[in-house]
Amino acid sequence: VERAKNRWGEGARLREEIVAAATAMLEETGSEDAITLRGVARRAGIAAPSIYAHFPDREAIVNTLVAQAFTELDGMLAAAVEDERDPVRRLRLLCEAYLAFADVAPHRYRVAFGRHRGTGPGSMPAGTRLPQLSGGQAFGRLVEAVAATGDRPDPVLDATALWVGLHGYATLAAGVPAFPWPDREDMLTALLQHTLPRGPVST
Amino acid sequence: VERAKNRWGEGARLREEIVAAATAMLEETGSEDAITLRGVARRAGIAAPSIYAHFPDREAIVNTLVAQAFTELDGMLAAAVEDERDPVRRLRLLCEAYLAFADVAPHRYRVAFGRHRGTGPGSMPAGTRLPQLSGGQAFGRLVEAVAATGDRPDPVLDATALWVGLHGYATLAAGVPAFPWPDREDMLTALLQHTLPRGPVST
DNA sequence: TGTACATCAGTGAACGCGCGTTCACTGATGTAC
DNA sequence: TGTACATCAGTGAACGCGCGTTCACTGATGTAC
Repeated sequence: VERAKNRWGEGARLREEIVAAATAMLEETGSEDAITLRGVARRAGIAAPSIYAHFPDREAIVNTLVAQAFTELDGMLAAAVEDERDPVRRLRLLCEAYLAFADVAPHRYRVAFGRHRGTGPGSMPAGTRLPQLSGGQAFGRLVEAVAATGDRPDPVLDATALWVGLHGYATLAAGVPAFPWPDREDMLTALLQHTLPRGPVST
Repeated sequence: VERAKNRWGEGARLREEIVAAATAMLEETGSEDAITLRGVARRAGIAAPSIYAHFPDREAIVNTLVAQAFTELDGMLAAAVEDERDPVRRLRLLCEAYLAFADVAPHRYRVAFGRHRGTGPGSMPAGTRLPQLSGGQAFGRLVEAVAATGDRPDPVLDATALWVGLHGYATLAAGVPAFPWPDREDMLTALLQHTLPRGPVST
């Protein structure tokens, strides 16, 4: 647990190290409450009070961690579809990237989407524009991808239905591995069912 | 915070009061970690050590609370469909009851389904039979209801897709109320889309 | 009917622990003159 | 070039708190004889 002091003007570097330590602790323990200020300090190799130069309190660390998770997710979604032009395949790639993020960082995913931001103080007002919501960017990508697959009466509704399905699968599969989950591909196909262009079905 | 001692032979009554106190605390605070042994004792109007006559440790209280939540959910599902014979309407009533439970007891719902029971000690082995899983009974009802709506190649897959959709919607709607959620009826219709008998669609 | 004893349903005080946060500080690196 | 001072990047000790758990106990209610 040795660590050299940062040079002059590089004090801000510790900020990143603090968030990284908090992220590592979350991903290893699986519990948001395991992110204690003292624990993060220990992990980062610094004294506990040193954190206060960078964050006003414990909560601010977690907030930063969550914001970073959303940014990372959005980046992964963007990267996943940048080389694909076919709308149907783009949509599927997007879904796969979404699930991949939840797979690689299950606890960050859960904490990011699972924190209750009810109607109390610090919560968004009811009329908040989507892009400003946490994860709003990622959802916007989903809506666009869904809309691109064909003429739909309500692409936002379809995207929402797809999103809740992806989210439910991601969280439940991580939390209840003993459940006899279908193949990921079959699951995705089933979730995308109602977003596919429908036509006559024989029977 | 006055409370009379239980009569002889009625000591077990305190057990229920403890679980009820824990449930109330969870539902009021929204945090699983707010269920502290001392807090539960205060709420129940007893001294902290009195709990040890009924539970070996703090965790056992939460386990009991979760088991109770699953039983309650299953009961609500059963009650919701008992007077309906039409398979399609039965399925929809089941979904509505499921969402109603998550609505009435959002935190109990989240804790019940959200606790990570990974592959560590105390977790179910991979081959566990469904009914033994927490919530397995409720899921079984869903599978039956889906299967009853028509001939399907894989009703379990369809039920799973529906379940993850319901779960995702229930948890996200509770956690992110600022999102522009569609009408619950529209949402449900969208989630049930791929379980409805498909036929030719005009376009 | 009395009385000694057993059981039941709890209590009060204490333990050690990790937590978030405050406080006054320290030593290295830069800047003014 | 020296030197006084400012700033930066942290530290060590201490605070009060609530926690889970253990311990020896108490008083009321029942049972044996």
